[in-house]
Parts: sequence; C-alpha cells; structure tokens
Amino acid sequence: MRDRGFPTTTPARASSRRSPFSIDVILFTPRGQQLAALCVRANDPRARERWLLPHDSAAPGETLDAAARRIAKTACGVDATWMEQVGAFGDGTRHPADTELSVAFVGVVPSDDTVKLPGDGAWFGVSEPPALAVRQRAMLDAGLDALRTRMDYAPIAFRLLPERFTLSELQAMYELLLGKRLHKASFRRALQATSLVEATEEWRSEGRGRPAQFFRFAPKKRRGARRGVRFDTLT
Amino acid sequence: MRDRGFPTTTPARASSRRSPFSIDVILFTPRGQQLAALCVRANDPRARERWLLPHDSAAPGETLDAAARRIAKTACGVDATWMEQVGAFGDGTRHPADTELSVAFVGVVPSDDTVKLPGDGAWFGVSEPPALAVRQRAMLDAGLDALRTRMDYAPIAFRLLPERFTLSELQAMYELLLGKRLHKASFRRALQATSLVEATEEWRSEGRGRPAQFFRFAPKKRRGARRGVRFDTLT
DNA sequence: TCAATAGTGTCTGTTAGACATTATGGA
DNA sequence: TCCATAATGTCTAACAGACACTATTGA
Repeated sequence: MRDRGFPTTTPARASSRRSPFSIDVILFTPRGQQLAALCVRANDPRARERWLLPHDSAAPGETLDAAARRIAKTACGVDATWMEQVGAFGDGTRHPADTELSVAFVGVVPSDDTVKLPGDGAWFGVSEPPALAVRQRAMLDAGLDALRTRMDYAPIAFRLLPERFTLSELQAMYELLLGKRLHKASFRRALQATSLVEATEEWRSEGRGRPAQFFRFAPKKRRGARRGVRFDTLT
Repeated sequence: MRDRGFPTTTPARASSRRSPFSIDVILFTPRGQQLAALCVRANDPRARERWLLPHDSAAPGETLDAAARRIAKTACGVDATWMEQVGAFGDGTRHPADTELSVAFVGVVPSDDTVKLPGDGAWFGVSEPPALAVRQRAMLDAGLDALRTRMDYAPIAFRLLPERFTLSELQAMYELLLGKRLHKASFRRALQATSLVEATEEWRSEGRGRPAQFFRFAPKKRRGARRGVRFDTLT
C-alpha cells in the first residue's frame, strides 16, 4: 500500500543526485481536544530515534501540489482532505534532506482515517512536538499558523467532518482547530449568515439529551461586500 | 550604483551552472491613483522587447529575504520599505531563468524613490501589466493579492508615506493599495481604535483649505482579543 | 465673500457576546 | 421526575456607515 513506485517519504541521503529542493508536508488531524501533527521516523539507521516531517523531492513532471498530496498519502495512508502551500524555507537552516530549499505544505486528514498509520509514523499533539531539524520546526510552526489563518477563507473544518454533522460537532471542530472556545449563539448566527450549511431531515438519536439535527456542507453563492475598515492585527 | 558585485537582475542564460531555483520580486509603488509594478527588460538581445519580473538566484550563504531585498534594490535603485515572501511557484510553467522552481517576494517602495529608475526598468500600472512568462504572471497576480491581504497585518501603508503624514494622505494610501474608496469618519475611528498613529504638533501650511495636522506612525502595545466568529470569505 | 479641505458630532442599522429560556430525549 | 444536550429569544455594548455640521485657510 505504501510502495507506489515513488520514493519513500524519508529518502535515503545516498541518492545518486541530490535534489535541489524538498517538499515537506505538515499534516494535522484532530486528536482528542487538540490537533496533532504527523511525524515519521528517520530512515537512517543511525538516527532511528530522530523524527522528521514527511518530505520528498518532486518527481519529474509532478506539480508541487501533486507531490505534496502524494507525500501525505504515503505518510499516513489516506488522502488529505485539504492542502495548501505554506511557503518556501531555506536560509541555510538544517534539513534532513540537506537541500538548500524546502517548500512546505499544510494539510488535514479526518481523525477516523488516522487509526492505522504506517509503521514509521506517529501523531504528536501540537503542544508537544518532537525535536525536529531547525527548518522543519519552523515549517511546523508556520503550518499551524497558516492552518488557523486560512480557516476563514477555506472550508477546512468541513473537510474534517463526515458529510452529515451536527452544529455542535461543527463548533467543536472549529474550537479544536482554532485552539479556543467559541460562543454558541454567536457561532450559529455567524454560520447562518454565511449560508454555508443546510439542514437535513435527519436527527441524531443516540445520546442523552435532546437530539441534534444533522446538517450538510452546502455553500450558497456568496454575499456582498463585508463591512468595515479593519486594521485589526497590525504589528 | 547598480553593479554591486552581485549578479544582475536578469542573469544571462549562459551562466556556467543553472541555479536550482530563482527568487523573483514583485515590487509595487503608488503611481497616480493606482499601484504600479516594476518590470525589467530581458537581457537577451533577441528578446529586448520582452518584459520580466526582477529575479536572480540566491548567492551562497545569502538568506532568501536578503536575496529578495538585493534584487529589489538592484532593480529600482533604492531599498524596499516592506517585503515578504509570497510562496513557491513551479509546476512546469515557463520562467525566463528556466528554473524548476521560483520563490516570489512582494515588496513596496515609496513613489518619491521611483523617479530615477535604472535604464532597463519600467513601472506598469497593475491594470495593464505587460506580457510575462506564465509563471511570472502568476507570481504578479499572487503578489498583488498578498499585498492587499497583508495590509491588515502589516503596516504597509505607513512604509509608503514620509515619517509625517496627514490622515487624508494616509487614507488616500489605503485607498490606493486596496483599490477602493473608504469612508472618512469610519477610517478615522478605526485608526483611533488601533492606536497606530500619534499626532504631532505640526500642521500643514500649504494648499487651499484648512490645514491638516501631521501624524506619525507610533503603534502602541496591542489590544485584546478581537470580537466575533468570522466565517467571512469562505469558498 | 466663496471654495476647498480638515475634522467632528450624531443617528441608525447590524452584530458580537452574554444570559436566559424553551425543547426534547434518556436515565 | 431529573439531567443532559439542542436550539432559540432577548438585551446590551460596540461599531460601521451615512449625513450633516463646524473649522480654517487661500483666492
């Protein structure tokens, strides 16, 4: 399943010609009440205790995005349900592939899909990351920042939920991704205003309290200009 | 002035070993009522009519940011007053340096500094860009997007104004950067709330109407949490 | 005086956040 | 019945946008 004819996620240093740049993937999944990031063990037998971000070089003719998705699938066994580029990292920092440059991608996989992980991978809670090479540590931090920043512009939370979900589940996912609690009534009002979800006829039966209605992700066209002059988070 | 011992901004293709990636700079300046982007003529005598974004490879030991600032200064003669990385571009698209990958940076220079431009450069209004290689065109578009997006998080407008400026000048700069008109009273209220500027004792004498007070950029600590649950511009 | 620009006061509709209340099922 | 969770109604403070008004200079 993991050998798809492409190089492995932790390429041997001894490869014939060194690649000019690596593509590194920061993959997140919900785990408990916080996010976890995927790391893999070093292939190098002398450094089996070191952890790395999944990375590889791009195959000839392969787009950056395709390479990142391939690396993610190789590392965790399933396709990422959302992925975007974070940026390029270099500046002479240390990287396990010894490349001058690395292009970081951030992605997510639903937690249901993370149960069976290839043997050399492990999920680390974002609050206790393993020791990484300097450049990969910078990419991990930037990946988490990018994930949270882009939540406002991409339907990331929905890509981590099943097709049908309750509003409480959706709110919990937003809280987990953002790392902070949200106000229930405000959350639902804001959600209502965006026309991102539509109610289904199904209700959840299990559990103790009042049943919750299931919703599905169904974004409507889009709304007019947002109000305001925002200077918000200036330096 | 332009020959600083580094490669020129439009390196000859015939260089001994091809660089693995280029660094490309999208430089903007206010020109009239809109932004203009800097392009340079191709060095290649067969293609003197082609335009390019300033680009080069990074020198050994040079950081990405330092290289981008050097390229910008070489291309327009003065230092950029703000610059950030946009991202990595590749995917097999055409690029004048024939590299597999390009790292784009976006920056700004005040319009006062753009009067004397090295001979092979020219400013193009963002609404009429010249024909560029596919990858550079993508970088130009992404650079403008990045500039406008990051205005809310970086004091870009202030980097395009002299140390002392009037609130009308500041608002005009925001309008030029964002490409849209803003409401005067709301603009000033929002500015007040951010504590980004402080008044000086100086007033502008010139001109017809009532004199305007000069302000200076002087950001105070930073404010508490911003309100709200924002889903704004979801897909 | 008028023209032009700077700066401010006030009103209104919208919304975030808080709180309370109702609704509905299981134990 | 009580408890737990879902869902909604109402109040308030903050704020964006609009408008009008005052202030101060030069022509």
